[in-house]
Amino acid sequence: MDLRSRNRQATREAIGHAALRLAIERGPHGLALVRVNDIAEAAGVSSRTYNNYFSSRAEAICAFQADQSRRAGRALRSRPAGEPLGQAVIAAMIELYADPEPDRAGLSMIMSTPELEGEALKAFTMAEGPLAEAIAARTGTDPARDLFPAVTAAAVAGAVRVAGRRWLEPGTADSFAAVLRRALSCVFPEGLSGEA
Amino acid sequence: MDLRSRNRQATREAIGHAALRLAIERGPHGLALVRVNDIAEAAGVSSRTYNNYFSSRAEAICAFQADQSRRAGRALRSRPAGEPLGQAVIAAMIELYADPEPDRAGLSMIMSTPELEGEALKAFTMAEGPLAEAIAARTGTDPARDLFPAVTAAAVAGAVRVAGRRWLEPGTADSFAAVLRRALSCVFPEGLSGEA
DNA sequence: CCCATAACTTGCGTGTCACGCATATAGTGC
DNA sequence: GCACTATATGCGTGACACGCAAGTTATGGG
Repeated sequence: MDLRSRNRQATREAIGHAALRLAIERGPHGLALVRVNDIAEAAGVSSRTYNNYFSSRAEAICAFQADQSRRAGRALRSRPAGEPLGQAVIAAMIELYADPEPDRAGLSMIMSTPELEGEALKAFTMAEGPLAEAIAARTGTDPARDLFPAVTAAAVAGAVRVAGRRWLEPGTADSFAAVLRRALSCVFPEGLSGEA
Repeated sequence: MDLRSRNRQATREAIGHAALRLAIERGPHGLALVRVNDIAEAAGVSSRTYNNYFSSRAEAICAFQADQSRRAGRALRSRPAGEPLGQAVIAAMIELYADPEPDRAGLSMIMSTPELEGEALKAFTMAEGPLAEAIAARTGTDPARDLFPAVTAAAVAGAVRVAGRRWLEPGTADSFAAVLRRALSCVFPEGLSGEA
């Protein structure tokens, strides 16, 4: 990969990480106190450069979740071809959210701060496109004619989101993987393979 | 109801309507040209009052869809108690989106303008809470323990959103109700029997 | 190895926006 | 009718997103 591309990705992650870290520090109520300058300074770039990468604080804070969601399609495609759809999706999502185990503070910040709600939804929804394509490829349906892939992808993304919310509730002892499996089981009651 | 409450609701709708109308007029590409002053003036209030009702242009433009989503729970609750969940949900959503038939221009504006994406998702997602409660009440499950109501509500809201996107695609001759039924049938495969 | 070019960073200036505060007005309940 | 509360409006302010132009750093062909 280019040096340029790698640098670009690095600064993007640096800014995103700095934004989320500062947001967590100031707490959900002091979000307005997280100035653009603070983020840029913490990431070691000028505030103008920050705006070259993100067009709002919310976008920067939720960047990590957005990147994560973008990997959902690839995760599903990497499952064995013979596996039934439901099992494949569940395994793929658990795998996706296993390596960087979700950070309670970070997830709580982006999921339960009103000002970030829109951007957080955008971030989770970014999984739908790639997921729908992967589902269509796996079930042999045509996403341009059939609604099944898109609707299922939306249901899966929604289940992930609901699982996150539930996992954040106080008094939840289960691992995120366990909650995720339970949530996705509601979408795939057992082995619902592809159909119209 | 109070005179106050009615006035409040009226100005809220006036502002929202004006915002959406102006956005449609200027087109998706000239959204930045829709100034807050224009919206306020078109609604017959001061720009300061506009900000008492909405805290961003996007919120004002998507207000109608948000209000619509808030009615989803009530729509489901008004279905006969004996009806199977899938049929009840499908009938409720078709009914909800039947009276004020979706406006192609308006829906297209809020669903396919990048700057509005986050707020549009927020608007559609507003249906989930009430829907989950109604589903829990209908299925006798406890939403505090069971994930089924919340996950199903998210799936339904997602299906509605996907149906809207599909319905907006050029060359779609079907009525919105037809697309909606097909989309929701993916969430409730068992309820395919013809009805209402 | 070097240079022309493209990509990226940065500082500055600008128009807009969201909101706090103070004041005037209109609706409500006793 | 009167005190009280909710709402509307004007003004002022701090922050923000972005266009523009200059300086700096990679890239690829000769």
